[in-house]
Amino acid sequence: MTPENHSQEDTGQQNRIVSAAGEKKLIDDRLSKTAQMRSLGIDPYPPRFDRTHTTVEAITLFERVEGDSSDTAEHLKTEPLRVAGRVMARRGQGKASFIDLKDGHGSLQIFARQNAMGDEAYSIIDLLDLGDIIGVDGTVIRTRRGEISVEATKITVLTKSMRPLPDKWGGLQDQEVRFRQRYLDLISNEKAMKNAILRSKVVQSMRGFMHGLGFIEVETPILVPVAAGAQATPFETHHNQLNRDLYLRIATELYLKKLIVGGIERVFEIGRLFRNEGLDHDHNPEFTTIESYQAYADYSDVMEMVENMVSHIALETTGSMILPAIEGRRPEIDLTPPWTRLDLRAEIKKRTGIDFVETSDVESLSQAMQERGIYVEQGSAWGRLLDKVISTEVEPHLVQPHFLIDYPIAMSPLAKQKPGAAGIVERFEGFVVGSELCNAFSELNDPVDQRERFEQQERMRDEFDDSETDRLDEDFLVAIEHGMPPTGGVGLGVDRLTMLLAGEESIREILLFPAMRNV
RNA sequence: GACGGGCUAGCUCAAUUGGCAGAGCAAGUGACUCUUAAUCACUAGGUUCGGGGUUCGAGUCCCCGGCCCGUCACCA
Repeated sequence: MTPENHSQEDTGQQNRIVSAAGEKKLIDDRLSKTAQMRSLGIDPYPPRFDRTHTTVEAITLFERVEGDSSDTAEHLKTEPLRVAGRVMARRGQGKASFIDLKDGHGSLQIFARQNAMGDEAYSIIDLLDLGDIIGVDGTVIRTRRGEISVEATKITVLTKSMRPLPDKWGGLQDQEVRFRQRYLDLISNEKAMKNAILRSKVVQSMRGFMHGLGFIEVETPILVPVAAGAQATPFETHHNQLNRDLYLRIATELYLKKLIVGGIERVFEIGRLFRNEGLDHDHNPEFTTIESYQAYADYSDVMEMVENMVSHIALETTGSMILPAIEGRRPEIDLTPPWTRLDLRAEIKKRTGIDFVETSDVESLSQAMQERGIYVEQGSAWGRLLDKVISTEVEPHLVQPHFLIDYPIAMSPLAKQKPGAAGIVERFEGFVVGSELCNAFSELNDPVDQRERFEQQERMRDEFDDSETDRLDEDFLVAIEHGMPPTGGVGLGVDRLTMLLAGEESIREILLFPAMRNV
């Protein structure tokens, strides 16, 4: 990254961000200032600057000095300190200048006067541009207009910026640039930074909650020989030395259950899953889930854990279990446990009149759907059709948090059958604002039943040519043939939970670097 | 994948019925020692997403392509 070698034509065709003629002139101006600094013996990229205070700490310090002062003398100031940050705005006033400095915590005005700094030190002001990162030595004062400011004794260039920032007032509006160059979004838009911080807090809170319950956190393989554990199309790759095709995992489920077999009675993983599917406002090809498994628990216990976890995270990260209403989007959302439990069969019947026990084959279900104007995808398996009914007729009504309980066995190959309810498994999904948040069951631990279910899935794959049908994982079957205790498990979307807490409608606002088409 | 909307200076946005491509900010020069969207004067900055077509004339109309957004379809 030699500054001299800045010609955009030389950066290769893979460099998407080429400079138009007008932008090149702006860059040349900055390069010229960089050269001037060097000729003055100033390093535009010095290795170190020891700041003593963040902007926020400096302001707090001054307010304390003001508070401690008994008289109202107007020349109150702190001891000398050092702050650092990015130049966001500059107001030249001849032999005095004001700079708005922004760091990772907040903003602070810098007040620079020629007679206070000396001619030579003050001259650096002329070589500064918006976006430069500087260090400032000085004392904190309050200006006559009342703004807490650092009166500079010295300004040190820490990083000369080559490219102009987005408009200081209009900000960065272009969504494409916001997603492709998220750093500009973070610099310009407070919301972007807020969401990034919220996401970190959500994950931290989630970890804390799970560790508090005695769960062990693990990491399982991302490159796997069989993409099993969910119904999704995997990404394929290849290991050269092993000369073997591998897949990126579509779920962490089967590996975590192997750990339950191994005696880790409470286990969870927070990690990235990969699904080779379309992208839209709430789907990204890579996304993050937490999956947890607990021995000697069933889906009722897991339901309690989920509502406790989500409400706990909401309280810790937003200060309340009640999420504010957003005009035109959602009402106030109350995450306080317990969440309403709804029997899936009864709920579908109530919304559509369809009883999935009575329409237990593709033909009768298709007909029932068509009679109610629900689109029927030709060649779909029964479970897919019912899933369509649920997602179009039931989910949109689940605005406040709800659990849908007890799913048909045909669409749940990894869940345990419910005693006394033929064709039904102990499975639930959690919904908020019409969006699925989690999927959970009493895990199937009968190895003979599990093998039959996998084989059924394999037959369905052949019959319906459905690349998303779950796959048989022999290693997993061998594992549970050794005996897996009764277990309750759940998978919950971390991105979607963060969307909910942030009040965002698009997963792209939550992922720092969402998937984009190449230009 | 289908349909609809969008793409104009580094950024934010204008441009009437098809008739000279503009403003603010940012940049450059100058003035200014308490400004805060600083102010004032001047200067420069354009492949109107790319390609083709219609026309005396296209940012504007038509066709092809790219990218973004939205709705639908699929999934979590």
